Amino acid sequence: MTLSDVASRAGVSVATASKALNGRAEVAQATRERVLRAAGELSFQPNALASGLINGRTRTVGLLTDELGGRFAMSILLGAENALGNEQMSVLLCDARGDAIRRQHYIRTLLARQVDGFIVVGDSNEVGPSLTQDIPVPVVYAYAESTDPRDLSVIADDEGGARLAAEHLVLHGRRRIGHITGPDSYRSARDRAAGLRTVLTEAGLDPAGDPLFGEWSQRWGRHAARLLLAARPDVDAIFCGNDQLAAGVADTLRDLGRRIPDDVAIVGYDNWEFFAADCRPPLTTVDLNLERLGATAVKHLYAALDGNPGSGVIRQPGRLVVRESTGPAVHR
Amino acid sequence: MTLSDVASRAGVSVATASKALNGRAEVAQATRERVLRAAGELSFQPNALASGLINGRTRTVGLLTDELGGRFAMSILLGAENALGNEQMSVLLCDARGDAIRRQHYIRTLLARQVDGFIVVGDSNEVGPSLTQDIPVPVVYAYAESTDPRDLSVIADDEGGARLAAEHLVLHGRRRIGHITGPDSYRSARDRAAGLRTVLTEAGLDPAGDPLFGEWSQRWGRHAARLLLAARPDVDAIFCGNDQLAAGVADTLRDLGRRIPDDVAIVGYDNWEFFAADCRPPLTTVDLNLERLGATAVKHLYAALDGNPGSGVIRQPGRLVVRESTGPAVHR
DNA sequence: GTGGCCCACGAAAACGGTTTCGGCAAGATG
DNA sequence: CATCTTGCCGAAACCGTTTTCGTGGGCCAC
Repeated sequence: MTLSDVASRAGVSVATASKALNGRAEVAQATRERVLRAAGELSFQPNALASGLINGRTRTVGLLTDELGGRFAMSILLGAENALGNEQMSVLLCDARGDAIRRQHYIRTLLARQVDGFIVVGDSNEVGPSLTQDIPVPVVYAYAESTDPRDLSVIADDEGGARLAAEHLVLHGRRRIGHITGPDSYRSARDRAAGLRTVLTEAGLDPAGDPLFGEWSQRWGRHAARLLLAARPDVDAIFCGNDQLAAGVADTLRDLGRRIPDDVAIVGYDNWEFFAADCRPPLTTVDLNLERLGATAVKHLYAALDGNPGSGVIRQPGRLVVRESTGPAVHR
Repeated sequence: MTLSDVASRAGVSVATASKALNGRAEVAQATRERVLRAAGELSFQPNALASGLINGRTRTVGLLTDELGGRFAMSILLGAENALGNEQMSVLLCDARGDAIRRQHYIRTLLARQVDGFIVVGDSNEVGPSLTQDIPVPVVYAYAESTDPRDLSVIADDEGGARLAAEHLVLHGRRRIGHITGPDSYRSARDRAAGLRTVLTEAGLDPAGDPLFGEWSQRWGRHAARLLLAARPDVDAIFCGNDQLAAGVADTLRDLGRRIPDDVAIVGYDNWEFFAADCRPPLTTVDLNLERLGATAVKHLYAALDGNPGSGVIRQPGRLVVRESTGPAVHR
């Protein structure tokens, strides 16, 4: 199916056929239609190869991730794929599995395939080394922050999300708020703890004990809840670093006969439906808005492709999802 | 960075440079090295355009999914991406979101990008319409079965997996085995129930009541467990259609004072670590081996690319993961 | 020493496409 | 009627690459 086939079938020269198919101006409407019809009849694949790609864009972006299996990359990928699809772009997916050699290999591969740009997807807002110097096309970091401030990183606003959660608790009259979360080696854990602290300070409240850092598991949630209740039996709300922890905390509270939310309110984080919506009771939690984060990253990649590269860190706000674990809504 | 640049830097003709870079035979070793070095120094992108793609393969496959957000597509994608990466192939990802129009659009897009083949990833072993007639390149269905028996589908062996689980329970001396599972509109639910029934029949046992079909949620697991215990208080094992259900069942059993596994053993399905490993007690469950399923699909796609297309249905066996919910291991 | 052979290489053609540019016809203008 | 403009089209040049095919030279056998 070559262009000349189309041209001869349409009774024009290859040059005219080329122009017609590429939507250039200097071709009569009737002629264009003839060519398009001929192309359709021969099911000619108009673009795709050779110089079509040489000068222009390939309309393809490379998406580089380290932990596709993780829970977060997926949502970002989904949002990015959607945003790209809307602009008729495609995404070449590569999972480096956290291996630097694999990553370099994939960067080379994607460059060889002439991608127009890169989206580097992290899995925890963590700060990681900039890859930009190896890549001659625009790069945007999503859910990961590049060490190089000249790069553009789009991350989730963990501190802001934690503030949403904390303000919600304070607004509902909770005064002795504990915090159970993951390892303090995680930036997310630290940022969320910081957000909570800020709100408590502003409200003139003391936290119910120091944040309990541990691991991101239901098991630790269950255990930490016992510790917290033993140390501070008067606690009336627990803000959890994620929904798994919250589910574990809820388990323990039930075991100890505390009512949720009457005695103790719980707020989770991540809005991981399987845990949050199916918990007893369903969890109030903070949605990271990861799909939107992916879309935001794509939007900025477009800007960079159009010659307007950004830089710095963009914090994508989260969204409080209110369910039963903090009681009925309060009217301000 | 044109090939002639590389050629002149290496002191050879473009023809020789082309041959050297493409690994053709009729070029001396020393010359080849010179060319490769020159290409490296100029960071020349060897292939990517024009005839490089025209005659040969693009080394790209399209991966079409309907529910990337679901829990299963991810693992398959991961396995496929890995298998493809090992062969220096790349994957163009498209999520049709269950919309037929989007799917057709993506098929056209991917064909325009000259993909060498397609992998169509489903999300539940379900039988779906064949897309092969629209696609002039090889197609393999993964975790989905095409209606056209001439197509090649790789699916998870739900019946076999259920047999593994049931045999495990029988081997541990359980005699009154109930079954709680998802909607019977799901093939997975039906197949797993059938696998259980087969084993019980072979062992000469009667099932503890009919399978309780409901929904794939922890909530239904909790509710159905109450129903089952009310109807058959003597039940000594419950096989659950997935791990969420199993977690819910475990909740209820604990609430009702039944010990796990002493009084009642539980087996889940899916080996969804977050639920299975973190359950109280950790769940014995069946791993779908989805990553391997993805890799298997890729393997068969390669065969098809090499001119050996397969057909029919390949059932990828699952794997029993034994944890505490069925008690300590038994020596045969 | 001479003939034959094979191997490595390069000139040139092919490939499938785009872009430039000149020319032709039709309509506008004088 | 002559001239000018304008809009379409196609011949030809071009692009970066692969492929064909001819050639020169080294090597070995005789």
